[in-house]
Amino acid sequence: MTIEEVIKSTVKMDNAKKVILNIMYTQNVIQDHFSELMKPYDLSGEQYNVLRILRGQKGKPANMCVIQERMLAKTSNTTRLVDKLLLKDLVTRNVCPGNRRKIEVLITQKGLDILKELDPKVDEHERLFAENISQEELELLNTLLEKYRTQQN
Amino acid sequence: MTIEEVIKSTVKMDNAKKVILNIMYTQNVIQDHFSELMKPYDLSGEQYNVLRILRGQKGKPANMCVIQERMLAKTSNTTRLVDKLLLKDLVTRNVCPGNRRKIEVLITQKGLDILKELDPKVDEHERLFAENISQEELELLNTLLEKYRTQQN
DNA sequence: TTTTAATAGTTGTATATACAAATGTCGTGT
DNA sequence: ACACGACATTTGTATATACAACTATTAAAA
Repeated sequence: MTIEEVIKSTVKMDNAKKVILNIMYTQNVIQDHFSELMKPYDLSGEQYNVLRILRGQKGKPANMCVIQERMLAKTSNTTRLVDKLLLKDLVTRNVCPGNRRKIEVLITQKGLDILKELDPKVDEHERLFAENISQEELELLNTLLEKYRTQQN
Repeated sequence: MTIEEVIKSTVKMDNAKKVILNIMYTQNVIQDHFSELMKPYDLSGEQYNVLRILRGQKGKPANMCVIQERMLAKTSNTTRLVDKLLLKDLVTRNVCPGNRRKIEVLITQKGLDILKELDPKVDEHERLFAENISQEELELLNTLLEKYRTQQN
């Protein structure tokens, strides 16, 4: 389905506009699918993302600003995201002894267990979209998106 | 900047995962930039989108479900979006005489004027991202994204 | 004609996000 | 030691979004 068909556009759009709409729409489709995946686990996409970042720390605690800078949507409110995870016992939160301004966030065993359970489903989610397209095309897509993001000024 | 650099990933990711993250992140960058553009006009991206759809109707009124189906994020609440636009006198809203379940939404002159003022800025926004990349690559990007979305089942 | 089902839109409520202001802590210079 | 700016995080508030329940209207069936 082309992007024109998706938004039932009647007028002809130039490539630059189509690419923007295509990226926005594709992200939407991916996100909807991912949310469905997370629903049974009562996790939002962002909450999953935080857990994933914490696991990536391999036991080393992460403070809030480290979490923040590794997230895709730089804007969201890390404190309250971690609050939610804390309520579900998926993370711990402690004041950093060395620097009391900082907070040390760690994933719990329960958090690791949930991630482990989710891993194959997330892989499957990623594979599902990539199914119809070759490895070379995937690489090309990555290259093009990165080039696209690189603005001249 | 590659997607690995963006999220400061240490581990190697496969292409399928990279593409997903790349699309999510690119959409974020685009959206942030677009929101900045709209801010002086006190419009959200979605509100702009509704106005654009209404202009596309060329004087023909659109009912709620028509607006809904032409929007990228199918999930949002059209009633309240139109409420916001109504408060700013950018649209009118009337019960459809032929079928009183339906609502006819029309863009006002004021709405058209704002869109007209925004047109060059939106074009510029679209061009900005496309600046670094050739027409052929843009077309390829569109093709690949559409192929990517097409899942096997 | 009454009942039932389908359609179109609205509203309630809970949750999420955005952004600015506030709080607490640390490092540096005087 | 004290003042001051920088840093890390939290909180307040307004707005947005998600989803289900609800209302009103129309179309179809009995």
